Amino acid sequence: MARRLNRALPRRFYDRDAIEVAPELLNKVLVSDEGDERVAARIVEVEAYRGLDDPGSHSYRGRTPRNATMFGPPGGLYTYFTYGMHWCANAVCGPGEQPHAVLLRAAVPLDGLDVMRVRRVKARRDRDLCAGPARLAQAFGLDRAHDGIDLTRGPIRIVDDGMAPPDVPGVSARIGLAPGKGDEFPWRYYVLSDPNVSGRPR
DNA sequence: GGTGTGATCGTA
DNA sequence: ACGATCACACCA
Repeated sequence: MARRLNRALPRRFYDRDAIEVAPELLNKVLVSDEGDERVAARIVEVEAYRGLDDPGSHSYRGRTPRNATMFGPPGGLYTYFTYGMHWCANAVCGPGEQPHAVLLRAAVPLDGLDVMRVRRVKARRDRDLCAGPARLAQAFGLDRAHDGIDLTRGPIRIVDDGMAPPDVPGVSARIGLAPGKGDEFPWRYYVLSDPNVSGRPR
């Protein structure tokens, strides 16, 4: 299906508090032109992670080798390895030097589903291809090699194809945080009633 | 539909 | 020692 997926969101889009950016990323499209075939999916679930004031954020305790990308320019892609087996992907935000980021948690597959299925052999249904942060990263082939790349330019980008974010997104606590580690903040945003949205809030 | 649990290893 | 998770088993 023909789509206008070439114009990446500009750096100024990302150069704001992650809490502002996160809900606006809903219904935007993540695109990869790395391989022979385009892979694209519509973002339907995200979480905002802030800086020194957010105990749930990787940047809470300051800069380390792992989280260095969060301290870099807005519009960067921050990938990290977790649970000894999974990669997850974030869009680095601001404002300015603030080490904020938005975790990309789930998306609706649009293009390149055959490529996604090869990377995610365990996905039984198409709705399982990108339903979860590690699943989404795997479907797009994102890993260590992509940490720090620029989403505002290059083969991997986020674009606005004309679909507005929802007027009223679903909002909940972020998933997977231990009690007292930022789980009290309602910084998960999702498209209501979308079957590709991942697990329930805890 | 739901809940419970093992896998697996870099990071601090 | 633990995680910004997943897949599968099992029960319903």
